[in-house]
Amino acid sequence: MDTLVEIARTIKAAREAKGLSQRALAKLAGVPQSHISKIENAGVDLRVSSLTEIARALDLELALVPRKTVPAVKSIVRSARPVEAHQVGSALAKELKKMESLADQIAQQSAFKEVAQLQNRIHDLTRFEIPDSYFDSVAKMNRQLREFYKEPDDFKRLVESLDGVQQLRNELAHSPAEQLRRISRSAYSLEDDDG
Amino acid sequence: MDTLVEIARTIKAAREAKGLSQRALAKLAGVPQSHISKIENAGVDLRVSSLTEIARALDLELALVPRKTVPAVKSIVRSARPVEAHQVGSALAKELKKMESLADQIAQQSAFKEVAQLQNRIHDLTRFEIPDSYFDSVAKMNRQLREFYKEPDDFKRLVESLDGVQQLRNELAHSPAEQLRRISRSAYSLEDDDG
DNA sequence: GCAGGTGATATCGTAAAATAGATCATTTGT
DNA sequence: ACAAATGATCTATTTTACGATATCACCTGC
Repeated sequence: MDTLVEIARTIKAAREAKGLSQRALAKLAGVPQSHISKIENAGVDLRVSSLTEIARALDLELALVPRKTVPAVKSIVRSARPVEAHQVGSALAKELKKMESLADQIAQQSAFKEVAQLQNRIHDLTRFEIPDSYFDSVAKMNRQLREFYKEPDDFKRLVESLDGVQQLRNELAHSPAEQLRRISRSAYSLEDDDG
Repeated sequence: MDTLVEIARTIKAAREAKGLSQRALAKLAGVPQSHISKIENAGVDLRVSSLTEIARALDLELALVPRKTVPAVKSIVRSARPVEAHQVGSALAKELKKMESLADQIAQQSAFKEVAQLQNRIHDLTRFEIPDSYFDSVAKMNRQLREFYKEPDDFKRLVESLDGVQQLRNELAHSPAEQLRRISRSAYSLEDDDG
């Protein structure tokens, strides 16, 4: 995997984990927001000075480590992660994960903007600790999406699924922070943790 | 300490540890030799793609690690070092270290090119495992240098010391590799190990 | 509807890195 | 004494990040 792409992902993940907007980070790092955007989309071969400044603003350090030590280093970084994404194996997490891959699959065939929105929203949800009480809600949306997948003409299913996800996301975003706890994402460039 | 300076040192140390010339590394990394030279000296603000290619050629990986984990990562990298510079505390190592600082001290006052050469040669020696049998030889050269330090007019002392160091260096460089073993230097950018 | 915040993009000008090439002094091996 | 290799330095040209600024579509709260 290309290093620049990894760096882009790491920066974006770290920024979101800190709850910073691109503009906020840009101000901290002393660069224009447009630059941050370009970097996160891996559109720029940035200079080391820029990278270090941005990294510093995100409490990251640039390091050159011997290839042999990469696994050990990776282990260290992983163990430093505050909380693993909502109890990795929880039923709700699995349901969300299935829904995410389903949306990705649909996106390869269908080019509706609603599908892209759905992908983004689902991805947003993976960054929250969602109370188990929402399981039925998520399962229902997933069911709707699966039906749309089998009946691509039934557009209503897609919209319903999207609406449900958006509503859930909004509810979570406005709940008291103590209940939700944003999930701190890993911030290490050698491997991405989406797999 | 500035990140770019650390990177420059790390690259140079890693390159020398691998016994590569600037031209050889340049060819491996796909960049001109003049560029390597500038990077190692001037501390050019190079682009990430350049850095990663050079690093790759040196079996290094670029990583963004959380600031909190830096000490642990540093520890990992240190422990991965094949052999600590000839038994850190050996009498010969200490003697060599003293000689090195003495030469540095002299260099601040005297601008003779012989002094600079002496510094370089001594620094080269720190990268070899020197058999203990050479202790007397090193001690003698150190003595000569110390006398020159007290009598800066006694130029002969300096030359003798320089000649001795050069001769020792040549002897070591031509000994069978099994006996000597070049010392693999640390390659970690967060801290330099000269201190 | 409207205001405010988000991230993605575009344009323009400048500064600096990257490339290719050559030269040079020094050092080492034959 | 001579040839080869080293690292530093110079010139000229091309490329590109970077900064400043603005715009855009999108979403959310009022």
